[in-house]
Amino acid sequence: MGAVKTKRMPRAVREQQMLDAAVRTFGQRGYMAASMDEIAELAGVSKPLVYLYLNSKEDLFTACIRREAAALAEAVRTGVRRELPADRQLWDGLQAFFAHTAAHPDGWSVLHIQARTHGERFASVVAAMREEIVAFVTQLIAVAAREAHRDPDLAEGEVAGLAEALVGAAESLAAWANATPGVTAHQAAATLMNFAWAGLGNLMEARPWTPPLPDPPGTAPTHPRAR
Amino acid sequence: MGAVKTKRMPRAVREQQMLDAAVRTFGQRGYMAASMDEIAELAGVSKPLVYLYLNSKEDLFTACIRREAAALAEAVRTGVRRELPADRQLWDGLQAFFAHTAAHPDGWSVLHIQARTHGERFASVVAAMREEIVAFVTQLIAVAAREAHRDPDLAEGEVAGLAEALVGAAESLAAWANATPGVTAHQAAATLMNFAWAGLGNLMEARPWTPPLPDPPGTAPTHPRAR
Amino acid sequence: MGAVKTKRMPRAVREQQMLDAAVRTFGQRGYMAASMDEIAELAGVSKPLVYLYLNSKEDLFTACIRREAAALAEAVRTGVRRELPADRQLWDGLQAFFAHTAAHPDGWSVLHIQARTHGERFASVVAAMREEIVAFVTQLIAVAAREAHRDPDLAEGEVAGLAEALVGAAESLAAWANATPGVTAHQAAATLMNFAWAGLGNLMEARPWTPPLPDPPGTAPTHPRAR
Amino acid sequence: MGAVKTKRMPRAVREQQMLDAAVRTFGQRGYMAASMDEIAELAGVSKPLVYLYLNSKEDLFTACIRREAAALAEAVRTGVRRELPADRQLWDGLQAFFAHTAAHPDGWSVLHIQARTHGERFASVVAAMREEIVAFVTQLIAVAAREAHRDPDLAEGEVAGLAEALVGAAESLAAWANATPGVTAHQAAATLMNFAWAGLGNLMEARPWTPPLPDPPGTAPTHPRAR
DNA sequence: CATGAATGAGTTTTCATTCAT
DNA sequence: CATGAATGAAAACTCATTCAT
Repeated sequence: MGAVKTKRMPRAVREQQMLDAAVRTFGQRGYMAASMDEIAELAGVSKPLVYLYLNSKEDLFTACIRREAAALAEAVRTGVRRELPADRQLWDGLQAFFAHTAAHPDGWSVLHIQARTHGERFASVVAAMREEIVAFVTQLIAVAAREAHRDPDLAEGEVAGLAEALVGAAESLAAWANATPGVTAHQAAATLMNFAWAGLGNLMEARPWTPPLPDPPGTAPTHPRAR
Repeated sequence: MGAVKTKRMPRAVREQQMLDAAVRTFGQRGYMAASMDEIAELAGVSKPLVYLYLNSKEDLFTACIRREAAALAEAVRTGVRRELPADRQLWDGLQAFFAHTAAHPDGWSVLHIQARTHGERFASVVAAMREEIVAFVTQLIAVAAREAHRDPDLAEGEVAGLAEALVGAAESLAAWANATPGVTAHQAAATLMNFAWAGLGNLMEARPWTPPLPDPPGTAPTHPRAR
Repeated sequence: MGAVKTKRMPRAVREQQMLDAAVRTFGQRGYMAASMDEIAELAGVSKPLVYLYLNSKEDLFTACIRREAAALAEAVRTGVRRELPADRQLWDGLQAFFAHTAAHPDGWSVLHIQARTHGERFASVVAAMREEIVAFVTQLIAVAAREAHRDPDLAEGEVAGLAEALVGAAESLAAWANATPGVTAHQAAATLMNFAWAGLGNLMEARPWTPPLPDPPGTAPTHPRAR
Repeated sequence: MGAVKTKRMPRAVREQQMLDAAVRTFGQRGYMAASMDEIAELAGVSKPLVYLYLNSKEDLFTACIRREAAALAEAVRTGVRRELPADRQLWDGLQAFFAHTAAHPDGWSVLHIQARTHGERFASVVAAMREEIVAFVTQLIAVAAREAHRDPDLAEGEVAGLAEALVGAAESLAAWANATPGVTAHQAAATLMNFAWAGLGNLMEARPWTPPLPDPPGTAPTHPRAR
């Protein structure tokens, strides 16, 4: 079931195999329950080699977190184009986020659950990435507020709280979507967008937020909630 | 550091002390990293007594989850009066929720993180409590929609998704509020209420949802956002 | 399942209940695996009472051995009348032995297996009883040899070896009879008597040893192997 | 006191050392009382290595039983030559049996006492070997009966009972011989042979079974008790 | 480079045994 | 007398980690 046992691979490749195995094991078993034995076997290498390349369980875990955090941040960054309007950026970002977490559930588990529950040492790495995303969302909200030129004095702390809530909701939904069969990344993003942008008040008055046309213009728009 | 070493307590009392110590340890260290040794010491008793009363680490953990889940559900239930309007109920419930999780951060960690990541056996206990809360919120949203008599055909599944998102956001915010110094339960509840009820769209047009006046009995129920 | 919980029994009775429970538990679980908890519960008393009356697990076990050894020796002694001919005495003794071990399998297990495998301290108690039986058999053989006045110089050591072998065979057969459904004490005794007294050589020449008429003369003889 | 502490041995060798230590410890202390710590120390290795190679106490014990049973069966098998007359085969087999059990008292204790008193899982392994020996003896008796062409209708079940008794007596004598200083394997075998073959009845008439002359090759098979 | 061999330190769990009431 | 409350000591088992080859 592990990687095919091929001899003499370049170090970089071997390391990636190890990280793959580690992310999978940490994601499924949890940090404490994951054993170096299992990781080494899944990676198709001997345990001393894992130690030679990655020093210790802690370091290995840190490396996993770093790699997965970078990958997720990159995925979101790539999904967004800064020249588009704020709500469109948010929509694109959410889609990218849900798509990535759905595609890498073990990585997401490592970031969202494991890293946060085993000491500051690990949590801080994720916190950095999260900060980046929260800052991005914060700024989006601020821009949108300015564009709407109605309430330019929306308090800064309040915006931060909203961004935090939005990101938190997204994180929560990601776990929920991963655990609920039949929920796609698109649906998760639509639900949250509706929820966040329009607000329940508007929803109840039949004024939902409508997702913009998808990327390649000309494609039929996939309306999450067509009326 | 642990509880004062008092000898010969009745069983019920000792059991509570043990659960206190266990919740604290599980909450801070995580299920796997928490050792029975540490729990026993923190409880001020010997390990065999812990086993005599609570059988095994698994059973001890289950007992913690059950107790904390019951306490949280009870706190929310007590905070809400079913005769008030829907948004007021939601507001009260959120306040109770954030107040309780803030007052019992380790208990919250046990429920929110630990119980969900160590097997169905534990997760199901929390899931039951969560179900109760989601059902409550679902019904609140449905009632609110009916009261607004604008969109009575808001699909049932969609309401469930919204309730799920709202509860998820609340759960996330609780962790965030616990981890961020200076954020009170009141603030957390206000942020989420704004976010959820008014929607970011309204917020940006300076039409936020306003919290109702606090409790003075005899006051006619404050309908927060009359239109 | 344990004894009925009656309060205030005289000490002697309580002690017998405890020994009953202990013999049963030691016999079925083995000395090490038997727990004082289980014994106390089976006896229907609290653990401290067991300690009050019987001091320790070792002492309790010793008491069991003593009681069971005495009972077995007494049963055999009672079954034999010294005025009868040697082979009749042996036959009666064997029947008594097999009947008793079949009726008290746990006691027999305690004597035969448990006592011999947990230190000289215990083994010696059984050894004493065994010695008594071996001496009895030794003397029987010597008497029989003299009665047959053919080989009065049968070496003493040789007689001892034969007695030892006979007793050993009996012990072995007792375990076998207990474990084999459908084998009665009578059958076991007959098999051994045949084997020992007549010898395989005679058996093969159709000259088996024939059991004497049973005790109350006039009763139809139960011939184990009627021809 | 344990094996000389030599480092870095091939696995097969270390495993045998461990089994040696385990047989000794199990044989002397009993299964339950033997601790893995003691076994590891006696083997001159650390406990984890014992677990790495032999998985668990149960598995270790099973491995001991298997090894000792195979060795004993092999010893008896090797000691007997099937072309010789029946009583000679029995005599040779008994000698081999007593010699082996005397040379490996702990192994014999493991097979005879420990394995039979700690669950079917273990007993069945010994039972298989015992079956083999009982079958061998059963067949020897049947052959002898046929050779004596006097009582060809010796019932099959009866023969089985006799074989059982003979093997049981041998087992008992082995324990006795081990525990009694100055009793050699030869003597034990002679005692049993006398007992079993000639029968006490014959003995008392001064017609004992005589052991055949020892091995000198070329000698015509010594028919011990020509009539 | 790569690995089979090896372990110190810790885990959960159990048990015989004793007080204080 | 009788018992609920309590524990020291040790058991089986696991794991991250390191040599020697």
